[in-house]
Amino acid sequence: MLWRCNWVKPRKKILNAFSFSSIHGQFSPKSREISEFSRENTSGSRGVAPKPSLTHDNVYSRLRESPYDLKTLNFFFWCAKQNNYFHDNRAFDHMVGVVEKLTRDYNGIDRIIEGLKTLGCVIKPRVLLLLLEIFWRGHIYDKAIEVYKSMNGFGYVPNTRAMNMIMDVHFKVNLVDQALEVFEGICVRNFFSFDIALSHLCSRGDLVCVKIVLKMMIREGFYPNSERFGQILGVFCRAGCFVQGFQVVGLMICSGISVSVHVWSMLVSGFFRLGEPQKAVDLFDKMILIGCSPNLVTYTSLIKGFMDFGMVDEAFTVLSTVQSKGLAPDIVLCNVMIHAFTKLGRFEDARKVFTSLKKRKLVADRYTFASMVSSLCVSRDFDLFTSIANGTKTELDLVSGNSLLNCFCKVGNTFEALKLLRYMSNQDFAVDCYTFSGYLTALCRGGAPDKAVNMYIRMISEKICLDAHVHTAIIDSLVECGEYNAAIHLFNRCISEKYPLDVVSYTVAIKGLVRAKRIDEACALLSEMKEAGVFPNRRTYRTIISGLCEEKENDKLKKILWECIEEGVKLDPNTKFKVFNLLSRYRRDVSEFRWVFEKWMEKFDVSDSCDELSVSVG
DNA sequence: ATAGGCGTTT
Repeated sequence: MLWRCNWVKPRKKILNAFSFSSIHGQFSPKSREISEFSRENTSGSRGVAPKPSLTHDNVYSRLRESPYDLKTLNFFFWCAKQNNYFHDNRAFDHMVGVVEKLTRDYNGIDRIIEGLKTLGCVIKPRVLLLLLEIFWRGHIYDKAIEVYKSMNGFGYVPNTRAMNMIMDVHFKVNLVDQALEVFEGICVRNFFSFDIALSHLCSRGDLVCVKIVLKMMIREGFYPNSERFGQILGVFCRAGCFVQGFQVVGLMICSGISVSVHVWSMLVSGFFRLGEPQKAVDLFDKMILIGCSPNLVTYTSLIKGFMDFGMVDEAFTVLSTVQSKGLAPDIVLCNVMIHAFTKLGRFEDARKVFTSLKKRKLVADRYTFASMVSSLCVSRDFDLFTSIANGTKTELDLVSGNSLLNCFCKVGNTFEALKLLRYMSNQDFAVDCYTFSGYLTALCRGGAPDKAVNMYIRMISEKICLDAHVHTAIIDSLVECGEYNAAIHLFNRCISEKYPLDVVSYTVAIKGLVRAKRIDEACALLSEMKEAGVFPNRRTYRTIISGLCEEKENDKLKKILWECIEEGVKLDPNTKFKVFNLLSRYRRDVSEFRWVFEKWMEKFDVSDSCDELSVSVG
C-alpha cells in the first residue's frame, strides 16, 4: 500500500517554510457535527445530545473535557478523518499529554494500536502519521521512531512528511547516520527535507554534508530562506572557507535575499582571517556604499583585524569612529581592547578597560578573564593577578583554564597549577597542547622533572600533542632546572625522530648547551638549524652571543656578529653591552667593529623594546 | 537559536 496524504501542496511549499503544522490552519473546517462521532461509536444517543459542529474550538473543548485515554485518541483520529477537517496546533499540543499517559499505561506502540482497533478505529496510514506527529511534537523521540517502524511493519511506504519528521527525530537523538539515511531514502524531497537537514548539519558544523545538501537543494529548485542562508554562511566562515562563503552570498543575492549587516560582518572578519586585510577594507567600503550601516560587531571585527595585522593606527581610528557615533562598547569590544593594549605593551590601558567594566555595567566573562590573566602575567603584575584569580566568579573553560595554568607556572605556584590541572581533568575538559605544555612545565618547576619526562615519553608513545610547543616546553623546563643532559638528550631524539621543531625549540636547546658550557656544540647547532631551514631570530643570537661572551670566544663571537650584521638582526641593549665590553678590550676588534659600536652608542638607551630589557639573558 | 572576542615556548 502506498502512503498518500497530499500534505504539502506544491504552492504552499515556500509559504510554510517554518512549521509543519501551520498547514492545519489553512483550511476552515466544514461545519459538521461532533455528535456524529458518538453515533458512529456508540448507539442510541441520536437526537438527545446537542449537536455542536466540528470546529477547532468545539473539538478542543471536547478534547479538554475528555479523560486521557484511548477513546480520546480515537476521537482525535476520527476528527482528522472527516473531510476537510485539520487539527490545529492547540489540539495537537493537547494530545501530547494524552499519548504521554497512554505510553505509560500501555506497553509499547503495538498495544496502543491493538487497543484502538478494539474501539473500532481503522488503522490507516493517516492514523499512524498523526500518532507520529504527536510524538514528534511532544519530543518523545523513541516512541516516534517506534511508530515509524510500525508503519513499515504495516507495509506502508512512508511519505515525505513522515520521513522529514523521522529524519528530524534521528538528528535530534544524535543518530546522524540514520538521519542521513532517511534523507537519502526520501523519493520526492520537499523544501522541508532540505531545510531540516541543513539546519541540523549547520548546527553540527558538518561543512561537507552542508555543501552536498545545499547543492542538491538548489539543483531541485529550492532555495534556503534567509535564516538558513545566514546559518550556512556561518558554517563556511567558521571553517575558514571564505571563498565558498562568498559563493553562498552570491546565491543569496541572486535569489533576492537581502544581505544583512550580520552577513557583511562575517565576511569582513572572514577576510581578515584569510590574511587579506585589504579585501576586508574594500568590502567594508562597499557595504557603506550600498547603504548598509555597520554596527558594533562590524567595527569590532575591523579593530581586531587591524590589530592582528599590526595596523595599530587604523584600529584606533575605528575605535574613535565607534566613540564619535556614540556606540557604547560591549563586553566583546572591551575584551578586544584589553587584548590589543596587552599586545602593545600598554598594560596600564588594558587594566583601565578592565576596571571600567563595572562603570559600563558590563560583566567580565571567560574571555575577559583569559585576556586579563595573560596580560597581568606578561606585565608581571602578580598582585592583581592573584586577586583576579581568586576573586573572579567566571566559570573556567579550557582556554581560560590554560591561561590560568600558564600563569601559575610563571609565578612558580606549582601547587595551584597542579590543583588546577586536577580540577580540569575532573571537569572532563578535553585538555589540549596548551594544557600539556603547562603540565610538563609545572611538574619540572615543582621539582619533579623525572615525572615530567615520563609523562612526555608517554605522550609521545600515545601520539598526544606532538607539536613544537610541547617539545620546547619539556626541553626548556629541563634546562631551567639544570637538567642539561636530559634536555639535550630529548632534543636530539626530537631531531632523529623528525618531530616538528621551530626556532624556539632550537633556541632553548642552544641555551641548554650554553649553560652546560658546550659552546662548540651550541655553535654547531646554530649552523644545523639553518641547514634544516629554521632561521634563528634575535633571541637565538642573543643566547649564543651571551654564551660566547661568557666563554670569551672572541673569534667565534666576531663571526656570529658579522652574521647578525649581514642578516640585519637587531640585538638588544644588554647583549650589545656584553659584546662591547668584551671586544673593546682588544684594539683590533674595536677598529673592526667601530662603526657598529658607534651606531649602538648613538641609540643605546632608546631604540629597543622594553620586553627585551626586563628579561635576563639566556 | 545566522555575525565580532580568550590561552602556550626562547
